[in-house]
Amino acid sequence: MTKVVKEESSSDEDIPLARHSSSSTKPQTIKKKLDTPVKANKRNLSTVKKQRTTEASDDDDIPLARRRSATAKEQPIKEESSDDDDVPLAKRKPVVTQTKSLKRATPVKAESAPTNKKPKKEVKVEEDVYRWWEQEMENGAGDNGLDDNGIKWTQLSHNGVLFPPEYVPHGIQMKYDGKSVKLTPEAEEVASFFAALLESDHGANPTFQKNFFEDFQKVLAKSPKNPKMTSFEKCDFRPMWQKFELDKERKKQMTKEEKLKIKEERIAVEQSFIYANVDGRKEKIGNFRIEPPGLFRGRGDHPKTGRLKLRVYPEQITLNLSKDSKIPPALPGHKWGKIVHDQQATWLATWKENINDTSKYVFLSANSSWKGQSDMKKFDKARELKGHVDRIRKNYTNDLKDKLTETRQRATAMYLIDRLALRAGNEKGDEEADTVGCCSLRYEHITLESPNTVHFDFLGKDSIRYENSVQVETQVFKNLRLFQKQVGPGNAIFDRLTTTGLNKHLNNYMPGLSAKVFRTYNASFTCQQQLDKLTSKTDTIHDRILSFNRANREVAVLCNHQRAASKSHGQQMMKIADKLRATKYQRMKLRKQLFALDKSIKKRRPNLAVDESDLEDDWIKEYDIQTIEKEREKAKVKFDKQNDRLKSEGKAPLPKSELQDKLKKVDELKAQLDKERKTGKVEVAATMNVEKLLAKIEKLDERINATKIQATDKEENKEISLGTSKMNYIDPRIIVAWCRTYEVPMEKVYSKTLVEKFRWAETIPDDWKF
DNA sequence: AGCTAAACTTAGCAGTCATATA
DNA sequence: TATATGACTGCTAAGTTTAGCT
Repeated sequence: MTKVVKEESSSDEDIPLARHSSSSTKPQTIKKKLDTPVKANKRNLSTVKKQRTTEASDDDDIPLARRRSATAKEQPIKEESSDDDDVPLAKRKPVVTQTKSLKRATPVKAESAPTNKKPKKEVKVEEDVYRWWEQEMENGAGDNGLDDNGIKWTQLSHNGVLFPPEYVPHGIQMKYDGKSVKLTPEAEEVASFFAALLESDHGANPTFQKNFFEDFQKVLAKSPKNPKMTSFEKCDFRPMWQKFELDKERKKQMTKEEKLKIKEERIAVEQSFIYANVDGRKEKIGNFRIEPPGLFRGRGDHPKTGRLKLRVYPEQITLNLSKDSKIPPALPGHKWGKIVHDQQATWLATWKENINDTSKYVFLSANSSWKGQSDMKKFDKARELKGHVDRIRKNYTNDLKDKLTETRQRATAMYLIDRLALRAGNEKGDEEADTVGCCSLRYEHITLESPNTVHFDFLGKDSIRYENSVQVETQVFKNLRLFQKQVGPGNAIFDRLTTTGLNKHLNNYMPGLSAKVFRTYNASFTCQQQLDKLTSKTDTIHDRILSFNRANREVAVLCNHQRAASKSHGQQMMKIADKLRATKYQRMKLRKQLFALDKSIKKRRPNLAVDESDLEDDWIKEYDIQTIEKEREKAKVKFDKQNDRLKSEGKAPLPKSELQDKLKKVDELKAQLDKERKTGKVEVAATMNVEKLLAKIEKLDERINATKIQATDKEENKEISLGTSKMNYIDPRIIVAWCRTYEVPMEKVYSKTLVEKFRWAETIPDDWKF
């Protein structure tokens, strides 16, 4: 272990993070990411990741102490302001405030009908929003019958669920053993499911193929009209696949009107399913569409991937409604399985899927009051942990040395969950993909390197690979070594620990505390701390947003939220670099003109005397050549175009000499560029003066800066997914407060749906801190 | 105490939409 | 004007937690 000094280390150590090495530091430069994850591809591919190198050592020696001081520091600050945020929802008096915010984005343009330009934004009447967070809490204690007993509603009505249309056979035949075969509609549908995935990863996955084919054979056997198929290899789904490709193509070719019509029809069908009525309020439903039949697309190495997911009928569905509401119609000729009136539940409909026999639910959407309230509760709970975390850390640090193995395992796991933001890690069955979290880590998932480095390498949720090397406390290292030895290869490291047991223990510290709260807490804490550290009021708006993305990224790295880098990433980076050089080149020319006009300015404005970086002669030459080529091309194209037009108007074409003249001009330009390169001087246009040049240079500086930022951001982001942490882990109040402090519009950091989802967070005072 | 299942949150992928670019 | 890309959304799989049962 190397001890490496890091500038500003002390301010850094508060970070509870596993991997804060990746980004940060220099703004506006493309950082060489030597210490950044390098991944060939998303999952299961070998990756080289070196993390948490250096500065860790320092902080590992006394991590808790440091963190404690961090929390202690911040705590008092907010206690006051948060006052009302801490009041449990249960204590709030429900008041329906229907605020109608009429959003007129753009005035509708005069109805000049078939202009191809579509209206910029339709006038959107925002629905009545139940602003549950605007209630006053004059009720002292939990005297509000409705809340604390788990009752979620008194009145609930909705129109049920929307079923996918029945299958319409297309008649395109697949081949078996080289011959076209006729299938019953049911079999054709299943064959089509596979055909559609022919060129995807699923289609090439042997497990997927095997599971599909087994289920397909069963469907075939249901009717004697179907041929018998015994070998998947003899199946040729290509004709169907081709048909679907053609369909896609046709769909693309549809005119705007046709597309619009389809969209309108869809909306008309959805209409009655969009909202539920909850205690007199209109609330949006999230997923009222019943999942269509298809092939189960399990992630990673799922043993059941490819199995046939059956069509769902009303008979399998249970609806949750209040007794007084009318029961919506089921499909014609069908009946609902069951109607219940479960006031403790927030689901509107439920059914069992046939693959894993698990329940599916229809819930309200993310911006509904139920989801919003539970989201707020979640973040308040995470915030509450701040007040307990010191004690918890102290205790588990002590427990690391407990003589009871069970206790030591629990303490060690808590350390990992706290330090690395690992998931709890429930046990999984044979019928599921082999993935793990903290409690289910097995022998082979960690490698120990003396004196205290732990290398993690395992597949977590969604079979996303977690690869990380961390320096841990000596006692943690010792424990892990011992546990590993005790359990042996293939076995769970924490063999005496279950998630239930862990959570029970956690609950003793604080009601409602469970393993996942640590993830939320650490994510939000990190975000707050990084934002404070990275943003400055002197930054431009671009810089501020970059800082925001950095903070966001830090959290995403901590939580291991990944995405596949786009295939063209490298190319795109090169393109940006080129654009940057072109701008710099322009700037250089302006500077030269400036000096020609005013020699003294070099002295007065020494920063203007500095040459542009990485502008090499070879590059300039090449760039000039390309410029000339483009100009020639442009001249020709323009000439041809003009002639075409003249011809169609029955007029005489332009004389060839016209083109010659133009090309001559380009030649002159070439000569000028050549000369400029040779002499290093740039001719000054007659209309130019010092002021104009300075203004132009300033413009270019801005552009250069913006491009640099763009490049940095892109590079740092290429395989990290920011969305998941933004949506689920970062307390939106942190972001709201930051946006206000730094005068950044919320829309710059939240998409429209997220703005709506987190509306409740907008009521905080400006100085709110997590 | 351990197991199962219900209920709800979290997650990446895959389409769709919007916008920049050629 | 068409195409390519990236952003955003919808979808649904895959987690966590807790309650209830044996």
